[in-house]
Amino acid sequence: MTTSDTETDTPQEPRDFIRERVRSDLTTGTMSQVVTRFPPEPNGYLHLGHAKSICLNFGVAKEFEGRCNLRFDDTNPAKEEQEFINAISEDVNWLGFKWDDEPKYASDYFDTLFGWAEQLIEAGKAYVDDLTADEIREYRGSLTEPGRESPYRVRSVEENLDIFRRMKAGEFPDGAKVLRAKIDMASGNINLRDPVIYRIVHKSHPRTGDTWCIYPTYDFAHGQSDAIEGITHSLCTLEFEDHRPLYEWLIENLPTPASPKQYEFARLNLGYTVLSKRKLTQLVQENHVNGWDDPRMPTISGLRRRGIPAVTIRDFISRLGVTKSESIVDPSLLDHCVREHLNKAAQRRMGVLRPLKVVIENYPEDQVEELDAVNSPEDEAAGSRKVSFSREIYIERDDFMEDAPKKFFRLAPGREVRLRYAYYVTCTDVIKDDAGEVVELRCTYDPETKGGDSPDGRKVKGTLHWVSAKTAVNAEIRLYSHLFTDENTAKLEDFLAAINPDSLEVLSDCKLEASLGEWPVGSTVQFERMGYFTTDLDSQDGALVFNRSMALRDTWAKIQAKG
RNA sequence: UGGGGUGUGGCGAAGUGGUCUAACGCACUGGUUUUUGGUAUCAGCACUCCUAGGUUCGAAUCCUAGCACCCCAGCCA
Repeated sequence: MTTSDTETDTPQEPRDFIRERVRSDLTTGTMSQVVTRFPPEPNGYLHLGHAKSICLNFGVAKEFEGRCNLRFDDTNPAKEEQEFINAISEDVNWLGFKWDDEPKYASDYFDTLFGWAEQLIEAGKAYVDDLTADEIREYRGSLTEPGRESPYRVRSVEENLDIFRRMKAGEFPDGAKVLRAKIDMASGNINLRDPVIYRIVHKSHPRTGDTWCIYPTYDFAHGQSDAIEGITHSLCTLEFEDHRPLYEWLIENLPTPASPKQYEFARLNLGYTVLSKRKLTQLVQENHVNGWDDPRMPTISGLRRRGIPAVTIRDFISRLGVTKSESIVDPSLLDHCVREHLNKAAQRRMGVLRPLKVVIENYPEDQVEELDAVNSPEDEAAGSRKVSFSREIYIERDDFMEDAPKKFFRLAPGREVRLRYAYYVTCTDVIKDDAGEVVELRCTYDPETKGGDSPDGRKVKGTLHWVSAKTAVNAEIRLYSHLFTDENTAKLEDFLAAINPDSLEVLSDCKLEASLGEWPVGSTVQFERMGYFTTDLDSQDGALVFNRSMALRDTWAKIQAKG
């Protein structure tokens, strides 16, 4: 069961260089209001890297009482789809952010952009180039050598205007011509070597259909869209630093209604996963995972399906900070945020993932008791429930060891443990199959210890969760772990080779206490001692499916690992 | 041999010349509590801030020179 999201973003002081800048712009009166935007390209699903940008852009706007637009950067119909537009909108919403008015689209400004391109031509600052893509690359020079000017660079304004309009009219095939800004072929910054600003793409656009066959490039659309929307602080990732001079050149040379400024911050990298749209797309298309919302994916939809609450994602992002230094964040920080929240928010139940049958020999055959169990030690208001106890129960296989070391506080031959909320039991016999596999335990219980306390004050070290065989409901439980075996997937030559073969484990014969039989889809519960689990959308009446959202910290596993 | 960035503990990240023998969080280690080996709680964890010089009474913070790493040669964003 989940509680409502608690708002964590209260107005804060400094925090990072961007907020510092915004605050100073506001206090010096450089601008009266902050306006930001989150500008995804609709060519894939949103992931945690985007969450960082979303929290930054929407967060800054909210903290400084400004606005933030959701704007789709839909300038390349070859890659973009309506499905992604819908998914992105849903994810931003789910993360808890509201944009101003309707979502915006770069394609809303195609007419304006075209007019500005014409004006650039008229000013002699843009020209149509007939060079092929290969030739343009050749002419561009290299990182260390200047480029050469295209022979078409000297075309007259009239000719340029005429051809550009005919490009728009559809007279030329893809790639035949491009419009380039006339800047400086010798610049050390390659983005300034006459960048292409319009290209011919005969492709239907998800929003504008077939009305256009030429499309502005990112550089010619992004900053201009910012200006049209009155964006004050255009926040993007580090790889666009080189584009800032071009961003500024275009703003200066175009009659834009405003002069937004671009600021760059380091993108988020997370250990043991990939946060690159290209790689995530590949995982989906090549079926290495089961879709964009596979719970192993670092996508917003994947995390949602796994049962990670939106608040915890916001909390996680807020702890990261915003800087210009590249880093790889340890996923255990996200784990911590999730546990911290769920510990307070999730009710407790008992569920046995790998059942081992236990028969309590001195417990009457037909007796059934309804025992009181607390729903949440963290929230008294959550109340209590009854759990059914009987002669035959299931316990976790890992809670029994035949040759148990001293440090093992659970069940072993001759040892006594507490069954949570029930009785003390002592293991008297171990039953094995022909293969020597333990298939059943025999125990005796102490009737004096009902509820889990011993009147004679004798202590037991271990407390086990259990489920009555008579009333147990069956469920499938899916366990997830890191999608990759390497922390730094960016360094890998072949990232697919590092996919963790054990990232998904499906347990099909789990036994849950009866109260879980009608658990609502998408709700999260803690199975005591095991972790937090959320019903998957595959779950149906009589065929429950739970995702393990997050395991509990496991000190015993650590002790074991140490040997 | 070009241009743009970044370098503070295992991972993030404060720090903007003295209060730095360097915050905070995660991770890790040890103790206490405990009917979840969960939670909570206490304690420990960088004589040092990429390196080397220099300026200064005083530097992680200023200067100089190196070194390392990242990004850029899509008609992708």
